Amino acid sequence: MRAISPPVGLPVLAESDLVRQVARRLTDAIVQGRLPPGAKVAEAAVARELGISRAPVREAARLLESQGLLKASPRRGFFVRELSAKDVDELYDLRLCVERHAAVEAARRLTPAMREGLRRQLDVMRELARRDDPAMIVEADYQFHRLICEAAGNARLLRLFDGLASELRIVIGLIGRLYDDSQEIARTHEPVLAAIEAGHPERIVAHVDHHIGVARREVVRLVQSLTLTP
Amino acid sequence: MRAISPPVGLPVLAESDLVRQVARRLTDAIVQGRLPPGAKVAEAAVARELGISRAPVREAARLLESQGLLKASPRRGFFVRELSAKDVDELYDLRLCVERHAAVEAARRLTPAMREGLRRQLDVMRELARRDDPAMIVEADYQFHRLICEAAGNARLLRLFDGLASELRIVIGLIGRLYDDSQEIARTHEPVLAAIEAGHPERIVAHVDHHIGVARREVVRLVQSLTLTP
DNA sequence: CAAGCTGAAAGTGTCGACAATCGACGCCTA
DNA sequence: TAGGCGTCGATTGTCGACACTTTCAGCTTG
Repeated sequence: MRAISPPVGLPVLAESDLVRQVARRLTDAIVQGRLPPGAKVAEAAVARELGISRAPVREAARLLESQGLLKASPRRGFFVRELSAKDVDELYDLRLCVERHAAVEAARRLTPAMREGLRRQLDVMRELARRDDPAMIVEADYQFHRLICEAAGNARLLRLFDGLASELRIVIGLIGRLYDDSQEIARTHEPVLAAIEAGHPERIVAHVDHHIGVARREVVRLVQSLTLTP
Repeated sequence: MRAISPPVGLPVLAESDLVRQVARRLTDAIVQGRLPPGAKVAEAAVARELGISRAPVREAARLLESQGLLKASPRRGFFVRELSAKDVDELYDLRLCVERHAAVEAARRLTPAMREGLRRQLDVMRELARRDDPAMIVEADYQFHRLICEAAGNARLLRLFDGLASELRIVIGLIGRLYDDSQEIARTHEPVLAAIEAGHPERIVAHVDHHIGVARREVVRLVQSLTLTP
C-alpha cells in the first residue's frame, strides 16, 4: 500500500503517449465531419501536421480501424469509413439490442442519483430544443442515452454503446440537424425515462423501440438522400 | 481494377501485412492458454521470436488491446488481460443481450440452408459428447452459437459476438473442459434450436436465457476457483 | 481523339537506432 | 535489521530511413 500518494483530485497531467491524443484528434475530426466519409487519412500528412513521426499515427489509425471509424486498405492507406444504408441499419439494430438491455437493467438498479441525472439531462434537452440549437441537441441526445447505459452498471456495455455512437456519428456529423422538429426530440425521450422510473420491462422495451425506431428512420432517410445526391 | 489477379480460390499466401499475422498468433496463444492472464507480452521478445521488428508487434498489440485481450500499461508494456468474476459476469450479460437478439432475428430469417447448418453442428456436438472430447466440444459449442449470430444477418453483431467469445476464451482456455458432463452440453442446445425452428420469440428468449445462464454459472464458478487458488 | 504505356512522385510497410522511463539490485543510514 | 536512496540494466516511446507499391500526369500510338 502506498503511503504518501497524492491525497485527492489528481489532475492526470498529459496523457503519456501520443497514440491516444492522435486517436482523439482523428476521432473528433471524423465525427465533426471535417474528415468526410471516404476521405483518405494519409499517415505522413497527419504526422507532419501534428509535428510527430508516423509510428504513433499508424497505431492510432489501427485503433480507429478496430472501432469501425477507419477502413484499412492494404498498401493504400486508411480511409474514413463510408456507411451504406445497410450499415446504418445494422448499427441501429445493435443499438436497439443494447439499449433495450441497458434500459431494463438501468431500471433494476436505478439509484436516486441516476434518476436525478437523467431528469437533469432531459431538462437540458428541453432547454436546447427551446433555443433550437441542433448541434448541441445531438450531443445532449447522445448524453441521455449514454447515461442510461452507464446506469446499467456494465462497463463493457457502455464501451459498446460508445463505439456504436461513434460510428453513427460519421454520418450524423455530416449534417447539423438530425430532426426536423427540435421540440420533438425532447418529447420522444420523456416516455423512455418515465418507463424506466416506472420499472415495467415491457413498457421500457416498447418505448425504447419506438424512440430508436424514429431515430433510425431519420438517419436511414438521411443516408439515402446523401448517397443518392453526392 | 486488377486484370491478372488469381481467378478463384486464392490461398491467401502470406497476408500482405505482418500485423494481422502477429495479431492472429498472439490471439491463438492467448485463447489456447499458452499466454496466461497477467503474462507480460514484451514487444522485443515477440519480435525476436518471429524474426521481425517491433513496429508490427506494437500495432498488433494495440489491435488486441482494443479487443480486450491485452491491457496496455503505459511505459510498462502489454499484459494479457486478467478477468475478474465481475468481468465474466459483464461478458455474459452482453452475450445474453446479443444472443437473444441474434436468435430471434435468426428465426425470422431462417433459410433451409441455415437450419441445416445448425442441425449438422448439433450432430457434431452430440458426436463429440459421445466421444467425450472436452476441448473440441468447447470449439463446437462456440461454432453453434456463432452460426446463430451469422444467421441473424448482421455483420457487426457477428463481430461483436466474436469479440465477446475471444475475451471469454481467455479464461475458458485455461481449462480443458468447461462442463462436468459432456453429454449435457449437447442437450442444452437442443431446445434452443427447436425454439428457433418453431419461431416463437418468447420461447427463443427463454431457452437462450436458460442455456447461457447455465454456461455463465459454470464459468463464474471456474473463475472464482481459479482466483482463489492461484 | 481515345486508349494504353511510361516514368516519376508520393505513400505505405518495415526496419534499426536513440532517448526517456521503469523495475530491480545493492548500498547506505538510522 | 529494516527502510530509503541511487545506480544499472532492460524495455518502451518515438524517430528517421529505405525498399517496394500504388498513383497519376504526360507521352506515345492506333
